[in-house]
Amino acid sequence: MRRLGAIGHLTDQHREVLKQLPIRMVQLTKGQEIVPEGKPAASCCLVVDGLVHRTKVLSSGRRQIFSLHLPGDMPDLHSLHLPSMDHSLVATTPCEVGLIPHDAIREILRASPSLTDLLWRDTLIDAAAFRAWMLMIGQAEVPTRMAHLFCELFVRSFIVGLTEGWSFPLPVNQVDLADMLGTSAVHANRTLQELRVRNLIKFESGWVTIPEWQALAEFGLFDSSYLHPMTDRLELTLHSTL
Amino acid sequence: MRRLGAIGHLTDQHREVLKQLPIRMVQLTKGQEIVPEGKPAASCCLVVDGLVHRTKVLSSGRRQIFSLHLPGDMPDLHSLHLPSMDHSLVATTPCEVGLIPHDAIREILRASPSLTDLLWRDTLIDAAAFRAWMLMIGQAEVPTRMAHLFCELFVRSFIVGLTEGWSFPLPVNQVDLADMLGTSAVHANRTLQELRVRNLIKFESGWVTIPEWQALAEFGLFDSSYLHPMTDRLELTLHSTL
DNA sequence: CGTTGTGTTGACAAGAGTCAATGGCAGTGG
DNA sequence: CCACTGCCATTGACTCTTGTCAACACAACG
Repeated sequence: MRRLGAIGHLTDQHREVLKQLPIRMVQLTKGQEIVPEGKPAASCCLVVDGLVHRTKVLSSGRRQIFSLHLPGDMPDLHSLHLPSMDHSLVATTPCEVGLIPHDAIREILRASPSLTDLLWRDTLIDAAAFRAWMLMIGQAEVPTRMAHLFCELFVRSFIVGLTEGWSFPLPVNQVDLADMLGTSAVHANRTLQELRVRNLIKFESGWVTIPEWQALAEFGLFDSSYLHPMTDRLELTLHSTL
Repeated sequence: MRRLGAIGHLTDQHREVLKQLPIRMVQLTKGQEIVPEGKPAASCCLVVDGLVHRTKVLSSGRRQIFSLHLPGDMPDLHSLHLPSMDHSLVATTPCEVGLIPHDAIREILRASPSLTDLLWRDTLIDAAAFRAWMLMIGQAEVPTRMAHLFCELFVRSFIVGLTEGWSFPLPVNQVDLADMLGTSAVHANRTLQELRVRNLIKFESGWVTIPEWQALAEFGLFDSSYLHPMTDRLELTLHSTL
């Protein structure tokens, strides 16, 4: 709800309806598949705690991570309208997710067009993030990409209240990081060192710290507008050190 | 309608409603911007004739083309629910598009939940195509990527009835091609030559011909399922030469 | 007949991937 | 308490894909 509230207007009535949704909580270990590629899904997944990512493996063995999902995200909302998954949904860290049956969601959407629009909007923002990643992977060099990724993750963490000052948790190893950026683990490591030397980021024991937002955002060619957040608070925060 | 019919069930009633939509036809010259990045949009664009693409330019001057749209596509359906465009919509070739006011679309969607679901579904397939491109750009080498792109475009052309045998029109220059693939024009040229030598494709005077579908699809690691087409005819065609 | 857009080529540089080895560190079991 | 193991970050050396720059050919067009 916090996430939905952040991207659109959520009425008390909406909150009531959402609270009624049947949800089955599941604990997952790191690396566990939530929904495998190719399978149809009968329920949607809501991330409650931990991280989840969407990924696909090429027959060459190389893997691309399309997106990383924080608590509050619904990474497979699209399964509501597509017959089968074109990628896998995997637990990045040990985590807790809630499974909500498609039928239940369909029912409340039939009753509330405005809620339909809100969820539709959520999937559109999802697609916008894909475009941003694609732009980076296709046209920017690895250091730029990496800076951009950290910027996006900071903003999204901030929106759902997971940041502490200029830090946010990112319990992910360098192999995963490399697969998000479309590069190799070795190169990701070297790039990470470069960003550290330039004093653009700190990344240790699962936490990222951003010493100077403005510098990182510039280096990463980052513009948060594609995330379409409704929080003015965000703008305030991002400019607070200027 | 042909496109919507291809991805989901379209009733006669739906067709009636869609025919009632007010649409303003516009002729565009090559390279003309239909909707610029950053601007809000008040109407959606339906491609009637020619090609249209979505693109974004990095401050470094490098450009990524996110998607290429054939007649029947609605490339900016997402503008219905997002306040501003995170990319530009540009005419790839001289073309004809129809502009449909958001208000009119919103009105018919309010009346028909099933049509809402169908359009939502369309934007989800759009997102699935982004994932497929991202996977290629991030993890596959340029020749593979290019083969994959030609496969996708063949299938999508086929769905809307634009193919002639194993050929389809692609009036696009090598610079555009390079920007779709996230590579340089010079490299795109060399890759094109490589594919030609391997007898995987012909590409001349704006037409692509595929000598052996199976060979190209294998080389391009192509699996059409992400396009979620409903036509069995497609499967038949793709295997007709085996 | 110059101009422009486009495709093609060669030479070179730089970014990025691969392979292999090392070291730290936490957990595990004896 | 200590060996053992697995995971992960780091490094060096080497290769190769890819980008850049520059030049040239060719066709369409005014």
